[in-house]
Amino acid sequence: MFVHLQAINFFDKNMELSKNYIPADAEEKWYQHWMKKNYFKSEPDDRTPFTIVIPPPNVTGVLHMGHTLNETVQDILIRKARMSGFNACWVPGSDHASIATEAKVVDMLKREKGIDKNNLSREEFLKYAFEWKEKYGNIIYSQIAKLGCSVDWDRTTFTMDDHYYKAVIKVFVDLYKKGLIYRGARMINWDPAAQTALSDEEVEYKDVMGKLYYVKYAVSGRQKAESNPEKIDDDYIVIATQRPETIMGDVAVCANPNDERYKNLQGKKVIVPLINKEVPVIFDEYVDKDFGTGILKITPAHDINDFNIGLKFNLPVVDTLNEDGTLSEAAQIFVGEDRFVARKKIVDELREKGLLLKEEEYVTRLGYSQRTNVVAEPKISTQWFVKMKDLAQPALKQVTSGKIQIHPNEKFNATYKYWLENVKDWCISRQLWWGQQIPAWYDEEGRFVVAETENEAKEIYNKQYATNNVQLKQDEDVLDTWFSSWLWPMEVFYGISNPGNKDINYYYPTSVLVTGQDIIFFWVARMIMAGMEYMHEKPFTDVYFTGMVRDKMGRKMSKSLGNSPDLLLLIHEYGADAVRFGIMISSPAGNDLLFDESSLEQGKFFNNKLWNAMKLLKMWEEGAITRDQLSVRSEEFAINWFENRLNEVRSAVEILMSQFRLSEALKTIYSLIWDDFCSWFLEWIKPEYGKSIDQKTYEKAVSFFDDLLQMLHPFMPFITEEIYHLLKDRKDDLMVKQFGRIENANSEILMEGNKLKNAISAIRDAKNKNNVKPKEKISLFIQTNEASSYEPIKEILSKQTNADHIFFNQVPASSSIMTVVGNEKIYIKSDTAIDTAVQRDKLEKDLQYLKGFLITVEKKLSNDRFVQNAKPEVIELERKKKADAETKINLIEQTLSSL
RNA sequence: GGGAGCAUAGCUCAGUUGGUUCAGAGCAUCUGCCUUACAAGCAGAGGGUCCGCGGUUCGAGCCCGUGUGCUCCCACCA
Repeated sequence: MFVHLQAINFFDKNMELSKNYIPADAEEKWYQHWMKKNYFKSEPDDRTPFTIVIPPPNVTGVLHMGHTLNETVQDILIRKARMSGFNACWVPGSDHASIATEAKVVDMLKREKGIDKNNLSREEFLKYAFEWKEKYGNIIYSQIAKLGCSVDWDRTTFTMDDHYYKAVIKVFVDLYKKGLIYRGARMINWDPAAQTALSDEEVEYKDVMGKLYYVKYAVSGRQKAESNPEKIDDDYIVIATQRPETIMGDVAVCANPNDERYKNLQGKKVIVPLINKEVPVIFDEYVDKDFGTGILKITPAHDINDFNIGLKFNLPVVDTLNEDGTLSEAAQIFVGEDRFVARKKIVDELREKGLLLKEEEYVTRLGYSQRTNVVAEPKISTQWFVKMKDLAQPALKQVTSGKIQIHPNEKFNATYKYWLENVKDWCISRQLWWGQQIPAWYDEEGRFVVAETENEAKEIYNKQYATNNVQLKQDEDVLDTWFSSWLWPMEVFYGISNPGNKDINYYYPTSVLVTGQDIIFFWVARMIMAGMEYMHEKPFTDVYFTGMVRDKMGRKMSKSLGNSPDLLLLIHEYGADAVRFGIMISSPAGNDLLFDESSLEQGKFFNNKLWNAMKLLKMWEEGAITRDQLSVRSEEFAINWFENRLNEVRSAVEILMSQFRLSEALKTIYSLIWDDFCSWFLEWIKPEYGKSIDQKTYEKAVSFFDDLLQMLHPFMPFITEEIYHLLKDRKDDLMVKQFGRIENANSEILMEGNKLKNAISAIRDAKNKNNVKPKEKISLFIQTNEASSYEPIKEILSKQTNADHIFFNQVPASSSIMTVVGNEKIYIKSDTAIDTAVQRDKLEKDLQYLKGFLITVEKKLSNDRFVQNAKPEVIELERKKKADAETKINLIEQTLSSL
């Protein structure tokens, strides 16, 4: 056994340990080892499952810092669960991301191969797309592995895998049969670059500087005024528009019926400029009298409001744009010109003809396609839709009833609720090739049937229309990516394609979904809907929203700004553990995270700290002896204290983890290791130079270190596993070591530890302030009623303060420094001359503070209402504070007078 | 236009049932140390009107109102 372990050489006794930790070797070694041991694998068994499905990254490129944060959080949760007795299953995968990927592939083909998509057949194009997917999918997977993610690779799922494809089609057909999917003409947002419909959620609105053009429309049948062309008179009306290129699609102009200025236009017609088309003047309350000129042109084909008014007044629709954003035949002029070019030319022509009254700078909101970043065009088109209202109801209930918990806080509940209550039908057809092709078959007359396969379609068609041998043609369009991703938590376990199988029954509902808050509508809400529809059960119990990763100036990370670091480079420079540490330590759940490489450096330093603690223990191991000497007493104290401190922190971390407060948990562990373990505990048990450590103490220290490594492991898996094995020869691995029971911490011993720490700090501080070098030997004169309580700790005290003598209740003969610890006075005697002025200064400052403090406490205690209303323990605490302050004041005053 | 959130040290942020030994952490700054695990380190220190104003309370960083300044989400104003 362990053949492969020999090759990787855990710890060679003769091997010199390097000065610093070198991550690269350890990371590669351990990831391979864990894989070989099948630790990442999960199969249903008797244990309780803990399941996470990865939000599948788009195969458009490589992972960015947002993914890094997400995957790290998931790995922490999954490793913690695995070490806590759960059957942990983390399913990896990727998303075909139809529009985004197709755009990338089209672009790549043009740039690298000079191929135009239009010259390819559907099959040829898909071949290229799958090649692309293979390449980038694998890059993504290798990044996930480099980061240390313990995903079950055997379950890797792609949203276009065969079974997944079938599941999507099956759901489409099912929803169609239920009447929840329909085909209809609607005003949708059109992406002229990708030449496809967009769902409302795929449109991003941005404020941009635009222009408002004031265009004159002649009133039909009136005399043209010769005089002032800028005057709004009976001959013209003036209409403000941002999009003069759409005037050819005008079918009416509209004013508010209460607007006195336009009352005389009742029943009149106006002439659309340039094309001289006569259109009626209509009246509707919708028009705002105070905006622009108070009169609006109606262009039903290119504006959602106009479309609605058009419906109301039964106006025709004149679509003047082609699908690629150029002007269509219907525009009559500038046919074939791009919409923005046409705009410029039309403005020029209007200006030439004196029909442009003025241009105004104007801030407006324009909708941009999230995928191609071009201005989306409102357009009438026939698309497929999902009726959302009925699906939304159960999904809404899951969250409002608390069955699904959103973390970090409730602030997303309101947004979620609002969206679901006002949900609009979902446009799911996309005019693309990369995706699941819509399973609808048409005959030549446009009649269609919906079925999972072509044969089935024919059968249904023949039955329905009582014919035979009719050529049917499948819908060219594919489905929105989210129409496949919304099945993710089910279909990764084949829950749709093979319902009721062992895996879906065991793993569903999953435990936690970790994702960005920006896709709460796209994805989170819809997964809940799909889960309720097809499993009658929520897809996950907890949702953990991570914030957005920004650069340290608070800017969004983007390629154009060049502020998005390369994950593999970061791992190369700092190590995966340090990257994980850096991104977690500064990331309270849900808050945006300002990414700064200095936190990665902190992680790297932490690696080194752990490494050196291990080296120290290895050094001790060599010469550890069994002995029964004086010092054992203080070592017992140190061990007792740290054991309790460990238990205290372990239960605190347990609570933090259960509340998903991961960065706080990490901070707590960090401080426990660095401060309590390294700075205090190891120093306390450190043998004098040249001496050996007690065997039992050594073993205890190692077992504490084991516990610390285990606590830290979910956050920093590689170095903890590495050190775990370097510390001792082991048969087991830390990754799968199960957490033990947490004992209660004894608060008394913790307080004694604090007292010792305070005494050491106070003495060091006093030495420092009085220019006594740390190395210089001192004598301590402790004034106390409980000299015996110093027995277990006095050795530590003298070691840590460099005191070679400790006297109790004696007063030093010569001048010395005085400091107060708790209620006790300590004199520090050294050979360095004491500057009494410095002493006096410090004491007087303390005295002043204490007196002020005493006054506030006394005031409170003499307040009847406080004594009557406050809780007894609060009052008791105040009394104690008062007594303590008085004792201290007394001590200081005595000393001051003796100086 | 509608809704939500944030404002605490120079910077990034903790502070979850309101109790002045809770005003904290990490960076950064300053002082002293190359002390045999660690200079990627050790020992210390300084630094804040808890955004302004008002209220509730014996007591407010915390609760309520309001003003200011940021941020995000939703929405069809030409």
